[in-house]
Amino acid sequence: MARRRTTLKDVAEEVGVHTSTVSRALNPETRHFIRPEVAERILAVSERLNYRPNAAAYSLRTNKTRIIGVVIPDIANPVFPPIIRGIEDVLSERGYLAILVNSEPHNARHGAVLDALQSRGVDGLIMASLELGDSIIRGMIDDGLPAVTVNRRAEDADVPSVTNDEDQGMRLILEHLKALGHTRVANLAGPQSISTGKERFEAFRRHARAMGFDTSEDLVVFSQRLNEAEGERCAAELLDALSGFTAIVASNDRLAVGAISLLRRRGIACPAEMSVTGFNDMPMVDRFEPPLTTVRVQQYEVGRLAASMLMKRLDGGELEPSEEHIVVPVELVVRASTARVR
Amino acid sequence: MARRRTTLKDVAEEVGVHTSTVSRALNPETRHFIRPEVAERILAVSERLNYRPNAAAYSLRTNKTRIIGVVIPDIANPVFPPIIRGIEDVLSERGYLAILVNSEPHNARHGAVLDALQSRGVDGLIMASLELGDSIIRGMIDDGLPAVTVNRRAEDADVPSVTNDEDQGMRLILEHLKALGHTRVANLAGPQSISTGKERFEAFRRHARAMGFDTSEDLVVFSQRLNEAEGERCAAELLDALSGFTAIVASNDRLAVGAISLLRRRGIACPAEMSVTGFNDMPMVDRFEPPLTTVRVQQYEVGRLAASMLMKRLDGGELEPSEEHIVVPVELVVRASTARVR
DNA sequence: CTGTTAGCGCGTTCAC
DNA sequence: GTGAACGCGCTAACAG
Repeated sequence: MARRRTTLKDVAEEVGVHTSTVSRALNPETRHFIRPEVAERILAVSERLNYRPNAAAYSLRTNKTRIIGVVIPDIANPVFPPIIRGIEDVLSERGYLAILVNSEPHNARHGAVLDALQSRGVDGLIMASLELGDSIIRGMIDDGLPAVTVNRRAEDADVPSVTNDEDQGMRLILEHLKALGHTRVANLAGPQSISTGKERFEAFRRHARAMGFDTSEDLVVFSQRLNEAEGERCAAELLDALSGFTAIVASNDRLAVGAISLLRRRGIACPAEMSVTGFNDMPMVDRFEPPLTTVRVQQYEVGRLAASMLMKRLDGGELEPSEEHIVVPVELVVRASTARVR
Repeated sequence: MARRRTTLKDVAEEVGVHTSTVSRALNPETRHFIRPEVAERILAVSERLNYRPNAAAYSLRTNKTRIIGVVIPDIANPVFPPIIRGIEDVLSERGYLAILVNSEPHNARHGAVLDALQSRGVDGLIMASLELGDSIIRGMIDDGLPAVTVNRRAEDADVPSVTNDEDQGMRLILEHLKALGHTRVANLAGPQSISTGKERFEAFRRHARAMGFDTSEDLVVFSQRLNEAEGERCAAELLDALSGFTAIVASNDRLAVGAISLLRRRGIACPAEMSVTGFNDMPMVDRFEPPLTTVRVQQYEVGRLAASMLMKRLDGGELEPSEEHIVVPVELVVRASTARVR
């Protein structure tokens, strides 16, 4: 065991040709240079010797690793797995592999993590983990590293992105609530340092005004993070500060779930006394109690698109301006966390 | 942009020394060979020039990549994210990166995927994706590639593993059901080609017998896959074939969730008329309707342990026999999908 | 069509 | 302490 891996040279000697001939025969692109019978023999021998190309040597020579760095805040957050799966499916179809890294932008190690990726020579980067102020990704792109953002977008308009139609999603939610007779709804907004948080908040404000909802400033609370505990905290803040609102529009499902927990703890019935909406349609939220009314974003598709976009860049294709920022349509999924106002 | 990356040579020229001197100065292990003032200058310049070692060259030379392959069936299955996170956390503490691959053993591309990993020169492998008959991992270990399995285990006893205490879990569930007065319980077992499916089934049979449950063969149905749809299908099969049982013990949470869906569709109340138990305690099952009674496995911890085990192997340490197979304790989490039999 | 040559960037001998 | 030389395995340019 641990026997030396067979190299091009081993194959070449066995067949009685030069290594470069073997190299050409093994590469589909250059195989036609080689006489078919020789190629045949080379293939057979390399098979028999169980030849595996040495990726390090290949990379050193070509400056390509066929590895893509994928940076997300936290894989344990249920929004990400479908996105990752979409990314990985496209990459593997194309012979690429994904290095997965969990890191949040405000994490002390964030810069080091990206350095490590760059040092590994990844051919490209897919970032779900970035904040609006963020200059790191800018720097990497300036270093010549192709990068794309998923789910969130960068402040710089020239960082290609695949995101969801946040504006449309918020509009659908508010239309739904309006149809149910709500007029005073609170917004449990996300961190404004993240594009989704900001865009959803702004969409909420704009559409709420346009549709004639009560737009008092104090109906908005901003969360610091995007998890259930923070959803509970913010919902409590809202309930403690004011009353008379009949619905909570949360910036994402996890905040919504947290809010619902708090309502239950306080004995406020959802949806009978308070409607709650989410955003994302994470896996399984249809099985929650109550099943969550939310905006379905196409997580898997978004992942696929981001990876495809990066692949296209890597194929040397410049992106059309219309392809630089893909906004994927969303839809409203009405379940049981919203009800007609009493 | 896309300017050439700075290399050892660039730094060497700038400082006015030889590349090998720079190499030594930059490596903490060999830094003491270099005069402190020179080392200082080298550090400063390499910092200023933003020097990043070229991983391909390093690998070619040393035969190490500091990359670990992590192979799981499907990241979209909620059991895996916490495991992945555990793995990634210890790897990154140690300066390793993880290549994540989704692949099931019966998948046509499974072999190719593992080849790709081996070709990339990964330093080790963490496998959650394997079946009992599986010889692939055996082959890779024979090739000298350190490997560890998580969650499932291989048939060969000498493939190190980190798994959960399946036997204990099943015992706890059956004791719980017995205490609630159940005597006739069905087993929605997992595929017997997977170690967890087999061990949980065998534990069920053994403990059921020991505790005096009805052990008719027809109280068992074997699922082909581990998802909700299959849980529904198998539950239907059970209900169609016989009656008089008061609980369904599923081999994992997803099967249990599927079974509960089917019960609801047929108008059978859970837990009033039928208790259902899961296994794993996936994230969020506490928020389902009804909240699932299940066995909590320490997913994150299991991931950490597997990665630590691999790191130890890579440090050259042979594993103590007692460390070869770690079995992590589990606990019963009683929620609301089980009730006293009427 | 195939062989020769060169070099990717690095760590590691071996001299000095 | 430091420099020179070498080679890891591979592909690309150039000869023939």
